[in-house]
Amino acid sequence: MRVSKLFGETLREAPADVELKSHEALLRGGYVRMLAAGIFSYLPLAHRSLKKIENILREEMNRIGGQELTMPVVHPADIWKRTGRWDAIDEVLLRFRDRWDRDMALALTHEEVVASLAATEVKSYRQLPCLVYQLQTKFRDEVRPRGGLIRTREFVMKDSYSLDRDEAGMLKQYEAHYKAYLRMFARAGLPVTVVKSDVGLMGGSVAHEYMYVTPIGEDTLAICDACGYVANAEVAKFCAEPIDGGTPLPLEKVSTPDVTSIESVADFLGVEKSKIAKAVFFMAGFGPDAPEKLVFAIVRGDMDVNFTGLKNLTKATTLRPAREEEISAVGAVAGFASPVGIKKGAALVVVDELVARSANLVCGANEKDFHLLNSNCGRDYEPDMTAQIAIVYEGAGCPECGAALRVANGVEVGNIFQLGTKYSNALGAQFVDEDGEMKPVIMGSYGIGVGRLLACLAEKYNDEFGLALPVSVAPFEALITAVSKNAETKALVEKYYEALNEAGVETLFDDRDASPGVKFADCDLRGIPMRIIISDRSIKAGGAEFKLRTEKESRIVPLENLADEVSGTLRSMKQALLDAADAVG
RNA sequence: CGGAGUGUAGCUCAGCAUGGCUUAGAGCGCUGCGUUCGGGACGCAGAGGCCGGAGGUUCGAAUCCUCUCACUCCGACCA
Repeated sequence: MRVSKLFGETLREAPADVELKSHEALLRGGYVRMLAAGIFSYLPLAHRSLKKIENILREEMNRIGGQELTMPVVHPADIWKRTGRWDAIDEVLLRFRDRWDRDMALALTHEEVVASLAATEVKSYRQLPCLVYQLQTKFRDEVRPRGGLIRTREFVMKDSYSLDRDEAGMLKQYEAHYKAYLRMFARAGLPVTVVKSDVGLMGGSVAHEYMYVTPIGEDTLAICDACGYVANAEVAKFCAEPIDGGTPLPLEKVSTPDVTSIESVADFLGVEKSKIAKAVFFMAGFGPDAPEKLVFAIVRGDMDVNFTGLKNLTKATTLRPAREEEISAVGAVAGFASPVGIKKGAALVVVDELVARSANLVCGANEKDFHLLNSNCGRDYEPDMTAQIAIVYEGAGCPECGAALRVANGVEVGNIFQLGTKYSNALGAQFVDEDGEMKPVIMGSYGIGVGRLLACLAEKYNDEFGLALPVSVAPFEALITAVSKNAETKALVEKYYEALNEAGVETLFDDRDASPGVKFADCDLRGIPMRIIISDRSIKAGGAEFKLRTEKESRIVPLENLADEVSGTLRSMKQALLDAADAVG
């Protein structure tokens, strides 16, 4: 490919509102352009990188027996209604009506379609196990797209679905994915951490997420460096000692004028934040026909509520922060609220187990400007549920070994779910087993965001000059150009451009009549792993100048060896990534 | 959805508080010619904008008012 013909310009300056290095690097390198919030065009360079990533995913999927297929992006509402997700998923499922006024949706995942396919295609246990996958566009109407390429609304996903006759078979395919994913990320050059995760809108039982650990990540992880325990904060357990408040003392009402925040209560009364029972309010929904219910969550004043954990615990289909009038409707007073004196059944009182085990905590009096001292769970109020609903925090005890947990951020680049029979039951995916009985297909679902993977790579592999992607995913492997006005030298570059192509090296030829500085800068911005310059100076020195994007120094390679040298170096760079893959899976 | 902010040339931005100094500007990029040629060169000439959109106020609006659209950021867990 000649640079003069390449569609997509490099940018001298990045647009002002770009925050992330990955976004800036991809924009400046001429990889992507934004069309609308969270909706991007992928220019030829990005397209090539994405195809390379896709091929890695394809090879690894095929390696574990996957068969590629393509499923539709536009779905009739019916299949989503049958699994209950039409109602369970609110805003992220983009809905519309077709010309016959029928409800339709844009695919945000494909469990429903796979299950309906399985319903017609899988009849006998002889057809199982089975593994299908696709590389295809998803649309998720995110409440708030942000972070450039990290969270987009439209994106390509590698999604695979395992079909099995029993649990053991599904576990085997789950394991296979677990390893295949490690291989994929290793081949792409992205370090990942596997964490236990919430099953979220997929349902099912067990799930893992593949996280690229980075401060810009939107997910929070709890990591134990001592024993290796890692979990998404949404599901992370931890141990902490209850506050020893001594023997229960009588309740005492104290005046706390205008003291509404935990901070100010602690200051005003001169107590630790940990000795205050903090009330947080949510409205929980339980399906389209049931009324929303106020959830009264109580955690220690120095801790926060685990939103996802609370949602799962209460089995709510939706959970949102409550408004002030919804709080006062049950007799609580925002700013001075507690479950003490709240009518039984008016709200769902969920108490964190640490609060339940701690004596004599400060809480609100449900009366403006008053708090209560010495509240005791069980004596002064009766919880509807008691569980760990506080979210993990830096330094909390590891649930496995007790050492202090570390909290870090991560970007979820892949996930694997053990689904079970939720979708097969809803859509009638049954088969006749060896014993002659009809049984539901056991499913698993596995996803990797292709664009997000590229974004994470761009986030990891960039420097002040632009991108520096690994060879396995870089759009081109080498760039060749002349630094000379000498026609003979220029002709030589043409010749060796051809030679590199013939040697199978994906070469970009900067044939522009631009100044060297411009060519160097563009080559760096585009993140081409190898740069080959032929100049009068290099010829005098004995050949072409050869430099890796990741290194400062260049060296001279004799022209007659150029193609061999380049493809040899390339081969060993690629092999290193394959070796890394073999090492992990 | 709540809050804050930004929309002027392909990109980065000035001009807007105090309407008329503008026939709407600068730098970069782009086109042509010439000079240059190892880390975003230089000179000359040129093209390029309904000042996001719609209404309004006014003799006069990029500038003031109203509405609208788009984008960015923060929040959507504070008793």
